[in-house]
Amino acid sequence: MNVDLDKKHLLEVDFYRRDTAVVARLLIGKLLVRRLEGKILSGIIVETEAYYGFDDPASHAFSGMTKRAKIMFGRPGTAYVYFCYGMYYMLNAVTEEENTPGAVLIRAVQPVIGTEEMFKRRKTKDIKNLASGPGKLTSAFGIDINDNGRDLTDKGSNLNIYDAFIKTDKLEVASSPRIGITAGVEKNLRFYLLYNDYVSK
DNA sequence: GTACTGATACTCT
DNA sequence: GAGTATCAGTACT
Repeated sequence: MNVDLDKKHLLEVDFYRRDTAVVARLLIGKLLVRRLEGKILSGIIVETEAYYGFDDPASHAFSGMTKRAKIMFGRPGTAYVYFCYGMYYMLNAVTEEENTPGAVLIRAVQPVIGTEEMFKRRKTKDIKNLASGPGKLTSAFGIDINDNGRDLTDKGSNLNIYDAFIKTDKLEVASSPRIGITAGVEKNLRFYLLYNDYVSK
């Protein structure tokens, strides 16, 4: 699959500066682009989750502006990367106005460009297993804590989200309760592309 | 095919 | 010191 990144548009701050669930829904079908050691890795976002703040017990920002959650209060369009379960990094995009906490967890992408590099980073031969989960995704894309606070809207940073010009309103996006959490399960804040093999289980 | 377990280190109380 | 926005491997059916 050939994709010319020059023809794509970088998502701007205004895209992220609104309700977190709206951003989560609209990020489905967008293109995550990673520049790494001169190589380009890219994938279509097929699964996201929305995390709010004080009224969302599953959110890191629920207990206020702690050291870790501080970035969720920051500028929209910033990458929030954090470490979990002793081994895995998670990639989020900060949403809402500054000083309003919110972030979208990017849970899974469908690999498009640089799959060879991703296979090297992941110990699997199955392309469906390359980035079909938040921990797998960051591993395949070489994302770690150094990417925390990166500006996703800046062309100069090596981590961006582009508009892939896929008609997102035509996509069949389903919602469900969020995964892997114990509190706040009742809301359908997980969004994913229906019938897509690269969504996590 | 599904179910259960252990690995592992960081953040917050 | 406890809990965690997970994954891969093993042990089942």
